[in-house]
Amino acid sequence: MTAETKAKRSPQKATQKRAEETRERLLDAATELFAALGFDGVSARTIETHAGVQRGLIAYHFDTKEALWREMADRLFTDLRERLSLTADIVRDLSPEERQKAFITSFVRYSADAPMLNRMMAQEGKAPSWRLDYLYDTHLRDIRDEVSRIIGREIDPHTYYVMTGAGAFVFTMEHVCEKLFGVNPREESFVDEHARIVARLLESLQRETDES
Amino acid sequence: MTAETKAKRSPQKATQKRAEETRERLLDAATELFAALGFDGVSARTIETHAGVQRGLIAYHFDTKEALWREMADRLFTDLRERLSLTADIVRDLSPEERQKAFITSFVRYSADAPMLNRMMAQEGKAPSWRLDYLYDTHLRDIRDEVSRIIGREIDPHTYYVMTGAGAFVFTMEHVCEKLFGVNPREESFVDEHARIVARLLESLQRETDES
DNA sequence: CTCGAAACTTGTCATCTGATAAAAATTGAG
DNA sequence: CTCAATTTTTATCAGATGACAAGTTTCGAG
Repeated sequence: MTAETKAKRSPQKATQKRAEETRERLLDAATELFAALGFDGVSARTIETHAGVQRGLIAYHFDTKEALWREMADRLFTDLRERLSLTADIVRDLSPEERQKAFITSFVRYSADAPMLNRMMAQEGKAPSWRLDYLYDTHLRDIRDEVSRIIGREIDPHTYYVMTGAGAFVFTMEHVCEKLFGVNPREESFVDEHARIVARLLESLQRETDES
Repeated sequence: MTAETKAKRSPQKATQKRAEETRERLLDAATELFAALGFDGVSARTIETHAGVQRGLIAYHFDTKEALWREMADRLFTDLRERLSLTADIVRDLSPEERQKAFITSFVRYSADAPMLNRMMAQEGKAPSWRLDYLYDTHLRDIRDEVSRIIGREIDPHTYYVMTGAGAFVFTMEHVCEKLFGVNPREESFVDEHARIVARLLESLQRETDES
């Protein structure tokens, strides 16, 4: 019986409260560490230590390190989707131009609030692996289509990567930015300014595309 | 006696030809693997196998895995600096606007030709480590200042990360881009288009900054 | 309070990893 | 060709790692 099955079986017993706490701690630690160091860059024991729980609890709650990674990825993308659907609501009645602008701003803010997803993607996107396959099959395709739906047109790779690169890379590189420029990019004023800049940029990109 | 010292002592003997070949193969493999998987994500044995050399040769030629990493990083930044100084020559007599445009174009092309440096930075920039310290002390500071010199003004973090993000991230994410959009971003036509777009974007960013 | 299931704890193992050492092979200067 | 330095090959070791398999403790339904 897998851990997944165990977790979903709520009848029959339900001591689960310590357990839920432990799972959350492990997922939080896994998010942080996998995003920063990659799947092979961090050991299960390190994750358990970082989470402040006993050795062996990953095996109990998730069966394997791989399954823990998958749940961690799912949680990150669930958060993103929630944010996306919120944004979609806000944005629905705006003009296409205003819609794109609001969408970009929302994306930049999200990237600053929750840099882990972008870090994890920067980690996994660099080489083929079972993780990249999983991400593509389970989340990335859907996200791409959802984004296209929200901005009201099929998104092209240039726009997609200009947006994610220009909008999120600085937060992925938080530590380098602090060293190089003495600024923490996740401070509110920096985020605001950055969102403004990137929204403006993509506005001009869009204008140019429309003309040609 | 360190491997470094050995390598530099050219008098006295000089069998070095097999040896130079072996060093190159190891550095090439290390570049590829460290960039994609991170320092802890790849073992010395894997690097040796990938390089097609015998186990133990990293120890002989570089002493430690750490020293191999440092030489690999040095080589990447040496290449970048060469490219930068070439660009600086080409760009010297242009107007500030033209200079920035040519510089960006050159940067995008470089990022497509040699994605390893950006991948390595995306890897190491996500968490503090002795590697990030080394990169900062040995290369990053100098590069930042060199870039400022070339474009003729102190570069600010927004511009720096919009440029590196928008210009290079798509090549760092080559494999994801292929899966998501069915396009290899390093194909010439894609690179040209991308360079054009990013140069245009930063032009408009610059114009706006000048106005305010 | 009781008791069985859920949750945690601890022990063990095969494999991998980085480093060191020493033996063997190759090389090129004389 | 000779021979000693360089380079390669192989053996070994202590520690880490992921998985599994006991144990022990905690919990709450009845």
